[in-house]
Parts: sequence; C-alpha cells; structure tokens
Amino acid sequence: MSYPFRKIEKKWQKIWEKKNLWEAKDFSKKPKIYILDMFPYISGEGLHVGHVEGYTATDILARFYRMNGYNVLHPMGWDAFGLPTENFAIKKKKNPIDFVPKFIDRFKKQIKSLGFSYDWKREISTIDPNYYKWTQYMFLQMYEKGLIYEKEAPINFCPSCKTGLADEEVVGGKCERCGSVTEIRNLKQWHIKITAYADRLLEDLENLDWPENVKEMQKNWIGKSEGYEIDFQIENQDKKINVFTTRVDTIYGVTFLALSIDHPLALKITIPDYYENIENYIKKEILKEKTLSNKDKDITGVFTGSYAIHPLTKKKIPVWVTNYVLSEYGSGAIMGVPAHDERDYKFARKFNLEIIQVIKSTKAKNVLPYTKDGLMINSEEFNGLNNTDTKEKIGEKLILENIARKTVHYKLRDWIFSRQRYWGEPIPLIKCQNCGVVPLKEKDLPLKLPYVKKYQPTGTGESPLKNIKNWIEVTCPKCKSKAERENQTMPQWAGSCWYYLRYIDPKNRKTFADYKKLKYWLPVNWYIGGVEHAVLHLLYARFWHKFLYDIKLVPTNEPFQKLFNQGLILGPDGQKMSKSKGNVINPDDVIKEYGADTLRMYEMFLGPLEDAKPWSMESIKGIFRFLNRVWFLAKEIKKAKKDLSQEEIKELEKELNLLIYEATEGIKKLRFNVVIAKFMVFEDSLRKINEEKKKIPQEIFLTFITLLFPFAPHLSQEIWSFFNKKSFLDNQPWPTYNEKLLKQRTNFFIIQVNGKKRGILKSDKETLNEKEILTEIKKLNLYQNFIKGKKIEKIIFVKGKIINFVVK
RNA sequence: GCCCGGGUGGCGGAAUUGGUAUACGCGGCAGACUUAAAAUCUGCUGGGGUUAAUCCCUGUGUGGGUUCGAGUCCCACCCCGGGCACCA
Repeated sequence: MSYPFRKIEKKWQKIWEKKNLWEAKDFSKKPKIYILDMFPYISGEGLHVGHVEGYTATDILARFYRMNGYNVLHPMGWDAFGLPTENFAIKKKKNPIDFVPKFIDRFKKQIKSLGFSYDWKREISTIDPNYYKWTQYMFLQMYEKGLIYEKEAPINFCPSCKTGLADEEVVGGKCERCGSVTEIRNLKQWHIKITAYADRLLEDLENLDWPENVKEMQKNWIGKSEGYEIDFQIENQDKKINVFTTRVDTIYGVTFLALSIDHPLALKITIPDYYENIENYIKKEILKEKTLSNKDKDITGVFTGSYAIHPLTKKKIPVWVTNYVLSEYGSGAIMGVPAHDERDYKFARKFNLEIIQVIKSTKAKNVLPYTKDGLMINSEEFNGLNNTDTKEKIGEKLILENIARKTVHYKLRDWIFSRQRYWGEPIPLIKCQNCGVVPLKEKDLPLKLPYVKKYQPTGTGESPLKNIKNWIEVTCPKCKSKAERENQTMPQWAGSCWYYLRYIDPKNRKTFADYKKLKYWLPVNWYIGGVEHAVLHLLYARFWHKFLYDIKLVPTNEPFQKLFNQGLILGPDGQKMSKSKGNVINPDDVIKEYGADTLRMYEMFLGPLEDAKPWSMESIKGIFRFLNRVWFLAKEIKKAKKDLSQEEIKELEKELNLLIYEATEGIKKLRFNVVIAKFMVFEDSLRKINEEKKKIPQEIFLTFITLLFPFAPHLSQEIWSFFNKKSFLDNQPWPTYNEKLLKQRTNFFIIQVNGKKRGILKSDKETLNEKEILTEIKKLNLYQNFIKGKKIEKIIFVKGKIINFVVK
C-alpha cells in the first residue's frame, strides 16, 4: 500500500489556492529576492518534463528563501505570440485567439498540479492587449530615439513559414522553428539597431554571474574584432581597395588581395581581357551562394588582371575575386597573407601565389602556415621585434601616412524585427503618402490585432493583415489623408524581452511598471531556464533592458544578475525527447502514477541540475519508496512509546545538525541531488531507531519534515498537520544549525603506511603524540604486517584525520 | 579547425576541494512475509586472489610527473558532449 498522494496533493492544492501564501509584497522591509523562470511558450503539447525540472528548482529556492525570511517574488506567465502557434492554427483552420486561452488554462492547471508556489496575482500573458500595449509602447520609444529603421536588405527567409527571420533564428542554415532550409531574399524590413549596443552588451557580460559558456556564446555572437582599414592603391587606376585586418603586423607578408564576389569594385578594376571571365565567375558563384551551404563549397577564385601597390614595399600585388571572402564582414576585401593564415595559405597554394614569411617563432614548428606569434622577419625596419609590439607601430606609421585607419568590426547585425505573419504584436506605425512613416500616439495603444478568419501567410513580403481593409486603411493622424497601417508584425521574441518587468507591476494602467517598484525588485536575482536561449532571448532582453535604462525607465543596467541553465532531460533511450522518436515522458502520466512530490523530487535527484540526464522509469521508484517510508514513519513515530536515552538524543541531534547544514548549503548551490541523498541517509537512521520501538522526539522528526518541505511540499505539509500543527510550513522558519557542533571531529584516525590505507585507529582524543600512536599501533595486526622490522622514516599526522607511516 | 564542458561500478551519480574512492538511488543476487505473485522489508553487490580475516593485489579514459599521500594538482595524448565555424 502506498501513501495516499492523490488525496493529499489535491487537498493542499485546494487550500493553498485560497490562502494566498505566496504573495510578494512591494516595498516590504524584508530582504527581497526575485526568482524567475523562463515562462513557457504556449503550445498544444502542454507542459513537458523539462519545464518541470526548471520550475521545481525555482520552487525549491522560492520556498527556501521565504522560510529564511525573504520577500520572494516568484511569478509565472505565458509567452504565446509567434510562428509555432500560428502554424499550428493554420493546420487546424482556427484563429489562435480561439484556442490559445484554452492552452494557457491547461498549462496553468498542470503547473498547479505540481504545487509550485507562484504568486498568481501577477500572472501575465504576452497576447493580452493590456500587455502588448507596452510592447508596442517600448517599440515606439525606440522609434523615437532613432533605433528603428526600415531597410530593404537581403535577409533570411523561411519558405515554409513564409517570413523573414533574424540571423539568430537561423541555425545551421535552417529555420530555427520548422527546420526548413532558409533562403536569402531581398525584403523591406524593420530593423532595430542592436549594434549600437554591441560594446555594452559585450563589456557588461563580465559582471554577470552567468555560466561561462553562455557568456562565451554571446561574446562570439557579438564577435568584436579590432583592427585596421588599409587602402591599397590600384596600379594605373584611380581606385583604392580598402581591406580590413586585425593583423597589421603581417602586412609585409601580403602577396595578394582578395575581393568578395559582390564587392562593388570587383568588376570596375578588372582589366578588359579578364572581364568576361570575372563576370561569368561572379554569376556562377552568386548562384552557388544561394543553393550551397558554406561547408559544401570549395575555395575558388579568379584573377582580375589588376595589381595593387603595396603601401610600404611598393611591390605589385595581384588582385583576385574569390568566394572565401565574405561581403558582409569588414569591407568585403582582405589582404592575403598566405604564410600566416590558413585560408590565405590554401588559396595561395591552389593558385600558386607567392608566400612570404614575416613572423618566426622559436617555439612552434616551422611549417606552413606558420605561427601567428614570434619575432618579425622580412619586415624592413621592424625586423627582430616581437609581432605584438609591431602591431601598434606599423599601425601608427600607416595612419601617419594616411593609408590606414583604426576600426572595429562586429559580427552582430541589426535585429530584423518584422515578420510577414498574422500572429504577433502589430507594429504601431502608419505609412502616409504625404508624411511618410507616422508613429501612433501612446493614447492610441494598444493597437489590437484584428480577429479574422483568413490569415494564411502570403509569401509576397506582405503580411496577411494587408488584406484586412477595415483595419489596414486609416486616415493619417498628421494630414488626415488616406494612409495605411504597417501590416507586418513583431517577432516572437518581442514580448519576452521585458515580461519580467511586468510581473513587478502587472496591473498598472499608466505605465508598464512603476519605477519605484522596479527599483525595489530589480535585478532578477535568479533566472533559471534552458540554454537554448543563450543568444536569442537573453541577448535581445539584455539589449531591450539597456535601452529602457538609457531612457530612465528602469533602474538597472542589466536585467538578470544570476543565470542558471538546467540540463536537458533526455528520453529513457538517452536521446533528446521528441514525438517522432516516441520517447516523450508526459508529466501528467507520472503524476497520476506516483504523484507530484515524487515527480518533483525525482527530477531533482536525477543528477546535477545543469547536466543532461536520461529519464528512467525504474529509478523513479526509488524516490517514491522514500516518500512512502517517510509517510509510514510519521505514523509510527506518533504511536511509539519508549523514549530515547539522553545520549541517543544527543547523537541524533548531532546528525540532524549536520543535515540542516548540508541542506542549507546544498540548496543555495542548487545541489539538490546531493541534498536528497542526505535526506535518505537521515531517514534511514530514524527508521532504524524507530524499529527498536523507541520514540524519536517529535521536534527532531518535524525539523526533518521542514527541510523536506521545499522538495515535497504536499507530503511534508500533510505530515506537519498530522502532528496537530495548524500552521503552514511556508510560514515556518528554516531550521538553523550550530557551527560548533559541525566541527566536532570523528573519533577515529585512518592509518596509512606509505600512503596506503591499512586500518583504523579508534581514539576519543583529538590529538595523539608519537609515543601514544606507536603504543596503540603495536596492538594492531597491521603493525606486524607492514611496520615491524622496517625503519620508520617519518610519521605524518593530520589532526583528527589520518596517520601516515613512511617506512623503508 | 577554434572555444567551452566532461570521461569514476551493469546504469544515474557522490567524494568536505590533496587525506577511508564508489555516498544515495536504480538494477542484480540471496533471505523474510505470502498458498503464490506483486508490494514491502533485511543483507550482499568494482575486478581478481587466497591460508577465509580486523586478509592481500588491483582499480577513477591513456602515458608520464609532483607529493608522505592524487579521482582531485602539472605535462602530453585519446575519446565523448555542447557551441561557433570561411568573421580576415
């Protein structure tokens, strides 16, 4: 017979619903802590075990900090605009607005069935007009500050979703959402100047308490490189090729210039004899660009017939057009230094171009392509210098001669912000033939998304909203003539850029959140969620926040002080869970069979929170057994008669003291798997004592239950009430431990001979002198076996731990 | 190729940061309860050896090193996971 988890869980969920125990209080004098989950993206699938993992972790933290006297803000909400929902809706031939609220209800029910302690008064949803009013408002603020512009540009286009995508949404040449191979198309798109924040986004990473790999990924994405723009004069022509390099120190090694296939000067500098050849080559390569991914392409190139003049040596350098130079990075042209760059080396090899070594290392092997660091050679007056020192010197010289300029380049592009789709926040702009783009006034917000039956993507670069006449056609607010609304919508990421701010003041009608309240609650102290948002959501949100900070609407420079990525929960087969593989575990099924407390605790027990770990249908039983044992032990303890002796109580209290310490420190460090293991050990000793029909003091057992509460709240609360406790464990103070008691040494020493364990010496003394040790040791067998007859050279004695005999 | 992680029993994973390697859980084996099974509980469970007990050898990806002592520190290498990938 297992414990009645169904009854217990239902009972407490009902009571908790009414009691409002988890309300965060604005401006409370208690220390505040903001514990945030990445809110779920609403889908028809409902909650998955990955959500449960992160949400359980934050729930443990939230309950722990409440019990420690903190004013805890722990909210939940829904992210519901975006492509996946729209694609699903089209398939089902329904408008998302007709079913998304039902999906939200389902998520909410599931989350409540896990007993998570959210402050539901602060619930938000990105598709609520009262919410997206402020998303639109913030967009207009950016517009006003000149951060938003419309530009026709070659962009990533998903032919299946029929919309443009941001660079961040294209993974390995495929649509991040549907997996189709994306194309490049020229479309007029709204952009946000996230690049204006590139430096700050990069620099401020340093002060964040984030996982190193996420910081690294953002760093790579921003991709800052500092270097020089250098002009190369074309021989006999009045043209200059401008190249970007981070390695001016290798300038004496330049043996060719290489232009990207769509470099504006590529055809202009080509001499007549080579013209046709170059023209054909460029056409062919542009075609390849569209169809092949970078991996499949070989390095190719064609000589233009022109030569550039080396700015320092005045030597003639051939100019080539090649597919390995990116047009969108730097100036779309490079100086080829085959001796010290792998790609340039490959190119030079293929086309038999000259290779000049300019750096020599004393350490590295002298093979091509040569080392990147060492002493300069073949570099006129710079010979013999260290190449890093030379960088500045050559740079200065070139700048003085007006040949070069210092520049910085970023990989980060401006954020393509418009989607040619229906299910998103409408962009609050009007296009008037007379006045151009006219932004809406704040009083006209929210600009609501109209309800329509047909909203299939058009694929023409216009959104389906274009065809909704009574919505799209308006009079210009400025000149009152006929005008049109912008028909494109915002990307899925818009709403999630600032949702954590709305939780702070969700009902405010005057502004998105009161500044004083923001000042009280920000920054978010703990942010837990999956690593898949490392460069999408987390970069966008940081940028958005920094913008709001600049216009003095938020008080902090960064939104999330501490980030933690939970690891994936894999299917029982060790593979990523997916419907197609049929290895998906549904949390509802698990709750039905074992209860929410078991599910919560099992996911925490699986392994370190940050690791990917496979689900096991077998090992969940271990947690279930444990909770059952706790339940039946509680009943036993109530009945048992015989008392423990003073000594036994002291021993047990010492053990409990250690457990409090381990639980407290373990929770703070999110080492839940270890904490649970310690619970099991403690429960085991309680049960063994109880089996001798001795009475375990109630305080000791109930302290244990208090520690267990954040992990298994339903069971713990039920047991608590079972001992005639009318109070809620939520309001119970977290047990404290006695430091002095922790430091008491064990009463044995490990005896080693030459570092190998040979036995244990029991002694109540904390320290023993050499004589005492020897007298004691001689009584033991190990003395006969390992020490007798040998010369003791040294005795290493670590107080209270080990004694090591070094013998020969 | 570059940048992060990481390699510990049959499996998921512990190890107070240099001091008893394998805590805890699963699985397996044996036993108790039962007519029986399930459930539950108890004991054993890295490999090998033997004179069979307070026993020995061996063992944390591989090879070397530092140390009285290394899963932990240093050097070289191999493998796995993740991220980026013509970024000049």
